[in-house]
Amino acid sequence: MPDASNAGSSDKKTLVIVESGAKADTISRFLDDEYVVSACFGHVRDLPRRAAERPATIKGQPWADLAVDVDHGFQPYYIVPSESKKHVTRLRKELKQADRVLLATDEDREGESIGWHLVEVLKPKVPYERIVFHEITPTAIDRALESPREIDKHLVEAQESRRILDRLYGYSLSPVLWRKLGQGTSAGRVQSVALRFLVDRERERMAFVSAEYWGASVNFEIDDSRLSARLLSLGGVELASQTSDFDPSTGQLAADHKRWETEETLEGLRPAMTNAAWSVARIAKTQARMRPAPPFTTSTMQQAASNRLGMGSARAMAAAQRLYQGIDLGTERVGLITYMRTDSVTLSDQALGQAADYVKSTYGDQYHQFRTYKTRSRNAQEAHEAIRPTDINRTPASLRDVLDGDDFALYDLIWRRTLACQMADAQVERTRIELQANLPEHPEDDPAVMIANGQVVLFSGWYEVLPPRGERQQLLPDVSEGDSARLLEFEPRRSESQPPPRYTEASLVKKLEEDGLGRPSTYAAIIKTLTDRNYVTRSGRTLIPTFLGFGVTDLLTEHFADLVNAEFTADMENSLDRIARGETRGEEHLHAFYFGADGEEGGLKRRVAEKIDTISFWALNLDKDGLSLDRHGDDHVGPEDIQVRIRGGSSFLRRGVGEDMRTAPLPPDLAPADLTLAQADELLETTLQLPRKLGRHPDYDDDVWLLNGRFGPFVQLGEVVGRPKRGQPKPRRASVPKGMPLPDVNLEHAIDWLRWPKALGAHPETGEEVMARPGRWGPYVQCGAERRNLKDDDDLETIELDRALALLAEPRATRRSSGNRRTNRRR
DNA sequence: CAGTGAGCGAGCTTCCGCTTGACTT
Repeated sequence: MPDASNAGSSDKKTLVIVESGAKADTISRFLDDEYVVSACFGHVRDLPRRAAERPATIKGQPWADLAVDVDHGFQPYYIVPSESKKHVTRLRKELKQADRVLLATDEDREGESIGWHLVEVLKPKVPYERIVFHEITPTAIDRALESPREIDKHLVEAQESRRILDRLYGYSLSPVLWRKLGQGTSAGRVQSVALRFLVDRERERMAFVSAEYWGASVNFEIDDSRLSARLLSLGGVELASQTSDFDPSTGQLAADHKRWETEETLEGLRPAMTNAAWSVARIAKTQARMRPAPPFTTSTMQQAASNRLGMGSARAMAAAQRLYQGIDLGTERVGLITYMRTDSVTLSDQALGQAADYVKSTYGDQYHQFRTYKTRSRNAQEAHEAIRPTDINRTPASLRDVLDGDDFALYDLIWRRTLACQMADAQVERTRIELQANLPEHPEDDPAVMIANGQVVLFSGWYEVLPPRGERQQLLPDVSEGDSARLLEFEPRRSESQPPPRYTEASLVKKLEEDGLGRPSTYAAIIKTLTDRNYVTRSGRTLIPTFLGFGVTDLLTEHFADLVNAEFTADMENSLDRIARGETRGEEHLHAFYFGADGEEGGLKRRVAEKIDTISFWALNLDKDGLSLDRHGDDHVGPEDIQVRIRGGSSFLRRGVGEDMRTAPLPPDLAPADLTLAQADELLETTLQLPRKLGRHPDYDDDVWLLNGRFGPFVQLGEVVGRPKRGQPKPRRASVPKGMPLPDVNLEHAIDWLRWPKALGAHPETGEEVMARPGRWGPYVQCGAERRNLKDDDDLETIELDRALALLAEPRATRRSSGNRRTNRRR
């Protein structure tokens, strides 16, 4: 360990700054008391997110919302976010006690940048240097301390370019969506591509034409043994038996060398099958070696946690975080796993050695296989190790009493996966038995072949710790070629070709990683963004894009196609690599993106400025081919055309034009793939069948009607009288809540909605009725022309006349006090 | 085939990628 005492005269120390708190704890255990190890907890500076965070100096600038001076070298205006302030304060204090600083942030683009930001914020007067470790082991730390270096300015510049580009992208395109689709919508380099994956897949499913096909499962008796098999071929031609045998767009047979059977033809063969003389025609045995999967990265851990444990990405990451932060073991806190946000499949030498010892002593030498893995994912930065137990000897069983639920299950999985990847291949023998017979009454189908598959494990290898899941393979009886067999059962089985499956959280994360989108720290956050924005709903584990999700994707791909794909990120990464090598300047890259290559067309700024006003209207057309972007506008809408329109984030159906136009709200839980023309017809017809009498109101001696109006369906007390005459009191009315299916609306609902306005009693002076009711800006009370909002403590359900009079006696809200209300509402 | 009253205007939403807070009796 280097001697730090000669760096200064006094008892001052070396301040080592790392990114994570748990890492700081671990490292400080490995260092003597000349070092103080402290955490900055990620980035300490960033571009301001919201207006309230922007520095006063940039307010009023045309680029203030970007917080990037696009006209002067794309200079960013950073702030210390409020969450980071306490960390900065603490680090400043610790810096005063130090005569040297070591920036030990992660060895990747973001880590380099965090180190640089720390220098910018802390402005240390004492010498500082940059060090990196690849693993958190005493030897790795010693090695790191021996080779400090300077901050890599080019790498920092690459990170800044990435950060600024994402800001320009997101904060330029999102406002386009606000204008066209609704407030609070968003676009981003990563989220918009992730959403597009989901929408593209949903369209494939919508275009998919399913095919029904039939096969047969059979049971044989051979000597005294039973054997399950299936019908493979008739007359030397194999039966179509899987989705890929059919054309997904027509539902017709695509594999023309196969036969497409129906229930009738197979039923017709039953007597011949039963009577035929079956015998074992062929036995084929093959041996295979099964290799264990590499150790976990964030992505593969999330996939396995979903597939094996049914945990969503966020839940798995929360459990992993707890395991990483560890448990109290008497005197000290000890982390149970290595860092959980990683793209590396590397294991430290120490871990490899531990695993080898454990496997050899527990299972025997022949079960051990030393293996190292290379990462194959794009853009991997490999600043950490793979995810593994910090001590392989800490078995799941030994932690059963200290870990619960998710934490235990995930630790168990990580432990097994780590061991398995250092164990020998499993060896299996696969057996395929073919039985054959002639069908005398069916010469054209002569002969028929049945097939049975089986598998036995010859050597378990890594299966010992991580048995594979899934298909159970039957144990085949010991038979020989030529043995005769008796067919006991013949059962035709129906199947359907399946559309490509919807993405799950796990499969989306896999796809994102394969395409180089997002980082280990963001996979779970990407999914959260998509659901928070109502672009996606969940059904069990599957992710289903909403109509709004379709709208966002179609609008972006129509007008910004070059930005909404994985290649954009791949190209960006290439540019960032050039910047990191010092071959290009970041400013050049940003300028080309934002202003265009030669100040010509193609710059983002100009494109957004053109689009934001010219896209004047927006809808999806629904026809027999599904949902597609409307490119023509209202003039081209015919009387039978059906559209899905999106306004203010919610979606509704519209058919026809002018007087005959009909609208119907779309239920929020209706998936776009389930919206067929027939379904749309039904929804529109349901509203067309209005008005509908719901029944008698018990308190008013009048009928309650369900009607459809310009703003959607509503209920009304009293006969449908058309437009009320002047001076005539208006009937009681109330909107049907958004998303409520109209067939479900009944009298009880209507009575509940029609409770308002409620009469509280007569005003003591004027004698006018005082009313309470919910309104657009919250509940309020009314007497004559005077109206007042209810206060936070008031409750519409229980408010009484005295309180209402007190509110009405207060002065009207002035401009100033309404300003106060606005600030109140923000909280 | 409808509605539920102001303001007299301004300001707001939004990106990706690092990290996890925690001022109580």
